[in-house]
Amino acid sequence: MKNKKTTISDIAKALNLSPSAVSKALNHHPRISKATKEAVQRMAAELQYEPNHLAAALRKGKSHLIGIIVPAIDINFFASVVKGIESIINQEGYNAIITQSDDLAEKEIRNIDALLNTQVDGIICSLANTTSEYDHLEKIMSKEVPLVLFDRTPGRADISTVVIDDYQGAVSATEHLVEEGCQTILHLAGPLETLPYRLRAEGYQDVLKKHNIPFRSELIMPSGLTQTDGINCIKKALNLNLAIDAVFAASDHAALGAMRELAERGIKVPEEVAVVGFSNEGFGPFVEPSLSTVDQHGTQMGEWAAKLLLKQCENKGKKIKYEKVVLPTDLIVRSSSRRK
Amino acid sequence: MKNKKTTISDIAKALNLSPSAVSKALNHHPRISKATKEAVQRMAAELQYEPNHLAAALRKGKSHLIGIIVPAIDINFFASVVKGIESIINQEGYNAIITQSDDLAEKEIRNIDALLNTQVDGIICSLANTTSEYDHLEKIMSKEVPLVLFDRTPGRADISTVVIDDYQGAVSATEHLVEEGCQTILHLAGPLETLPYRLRAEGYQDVLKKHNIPFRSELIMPSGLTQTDGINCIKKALNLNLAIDAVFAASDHAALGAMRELAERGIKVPEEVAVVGFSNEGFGPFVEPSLSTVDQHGTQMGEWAAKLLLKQCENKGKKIKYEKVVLPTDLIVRSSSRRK
DNA sequence: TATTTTTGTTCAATCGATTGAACAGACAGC
DNA sequence: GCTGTCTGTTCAATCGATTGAACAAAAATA
Repeated sequence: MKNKKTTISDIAKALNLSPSAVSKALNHHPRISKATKEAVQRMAAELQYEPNHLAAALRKGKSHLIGIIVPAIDINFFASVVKGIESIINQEGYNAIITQSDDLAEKEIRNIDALLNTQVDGIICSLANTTSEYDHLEKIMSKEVPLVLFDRTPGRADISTVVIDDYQGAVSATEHLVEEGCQTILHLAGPLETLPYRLRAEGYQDVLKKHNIPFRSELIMPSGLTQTDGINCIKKALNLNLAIDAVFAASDHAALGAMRELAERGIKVPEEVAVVGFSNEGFGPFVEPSLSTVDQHGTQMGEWAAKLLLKQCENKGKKIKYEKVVLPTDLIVRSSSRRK
Repeated sequence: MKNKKTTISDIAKALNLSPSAVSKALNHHPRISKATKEAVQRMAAELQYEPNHLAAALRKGKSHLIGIIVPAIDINFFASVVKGIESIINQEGYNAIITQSDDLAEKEIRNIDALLNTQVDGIICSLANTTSEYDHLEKIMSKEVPLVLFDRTPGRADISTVVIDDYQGAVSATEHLVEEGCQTILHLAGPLETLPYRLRAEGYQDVLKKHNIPFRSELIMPSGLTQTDGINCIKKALNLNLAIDAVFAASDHAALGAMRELAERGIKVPEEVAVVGFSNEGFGPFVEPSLSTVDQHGTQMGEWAAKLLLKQCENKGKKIKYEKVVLPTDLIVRSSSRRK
């Protein structure tokens, strides 16, 4: 009458079978008779048997656990990605172990070790922005543990990645502003040494070129893209008398700062200056006027990352094929840029 | 020259020791000589040994995995709670397996089974709001797996829980409005059959009583607390000529709806009507005027939940002591209610 | 020197499930 | 009746680490 958990051998004993027969019955092994299978099922239910995944994982070398590393789970974008990942892997019977790097390379490394030791079947990761060396990624790969990176990725060919099409996102945003009749568009850019921000700036420039709008370098202002940065850039633009009629910011926070400063000066958005941001942060619909932006499809990104990873997991042993998925962005037009 | 992972016996073989000696050396067993310990460490490093937590977990009956169930990870509050939980359990060498119930009792049950089968050492859960039966919780408890509930809890004494002090939160919000000179405060309440909303309504009423402000039942409007509900309630209040000079909403979304509708009618916030919400949603600082609200301290709640859980984990075997933690709320005064 | 204690290590069982090989019985074909 | 194929089941090893008991050698005590 022990309170211990029921094991496979308890069922075996109760039915006068061998543990292996029970295991096979439970796993629908073809060589087990229907009668035995049914008896086992019944007895399992009766004894309230619950499989011990750990034991199976140890034996099979497959834990059905996926490790996830994000900079911070309470950033909406990453939470959406996690949601997407979960929805896919759950369907296939996997569970997610989530860890946070707090944007610290050092913690990222620790987390990877922890995940590896827990014998996860694969790892999905968005790099900390302090990460500059990739030894820890090499480690994952050398152990032949499937790896997929998303959003923040180093530019290398031997890792599967999922990113958004920053260039295209910038193109649609800028096109939209031009269509709304804007000609002097200020671009609040991110640090241009970082690929995504460079791509966004390029998209912006190419649209101007396409529409024969002369390019003026003073209209691209790189910054850290915080709300304060947005405010300062607008101040600068107004002081320089740039006569802008639109702002395309590479982040919603900078866009918001811009809107605040414009309002401060009594400049009407979108009538006098139209504004478009980037990332579709949660506050977009709530600000006044609601903020037009470029959506990054976090959930979808997570789903793709999970799919790529599971594909690698299933082809365990075979040579890994690296895939790059570039997701289209979505322009969300709200009040801050709608003039018509 | 196999690419296989190094195990404890590989180290043993290389040093002409037994696997058990190696295991003990690695675990700082007192009976192992210093010399051996050092040799083992060195060889472990050289062979790039990485422990297999699964194997240890199986043997020791302790996985160092904590299961978390939240309705949805992409709701900011739950993400913060998860962050808090992680910060505590990571310190103690645990990792978190996160699952989402999507607010479906059925999925909650499935997730619990999955977590139990994965042999988690404990479970932290916020119930789905469709959950009305508690058999699945009983199951966890009958297996003597530590369990802590937070935020959404059934009212029972035999489970440890962490919740916020809804009553106190409502009291501070209402007190604040009275201090700002408001006398006719509309309360946008949640469904009053749900405990937290009832407590908030009580806090509101008690403050009025304390200040000898006559209570008028038409000033309490229960709803689903969405933004639309907020809009509708204000419409109703204005149609009834209630002459309100403040709104205390039991959710930020409803508060936002209220502000929108007031703006629509040309009523100034906070000058004519002051507004306070509840929950401190992410958009609060970004709306115009920024929204005063009651903070629920998600991270802190997660930290407490984790602490309670770990305490139970450590006292494994002993009788579980159930604890209830009620966290204080924090009034955040922003522009929507500041008149002075 | 004999005896006890301490120290360092090995032995063997164990956690719970899985899996290929082995085996016995039923049945079919010739 | 002999050989061969199927079926249904058991055997035994295995995944990798842990742990109490056992044991030999060294050190301490008498």
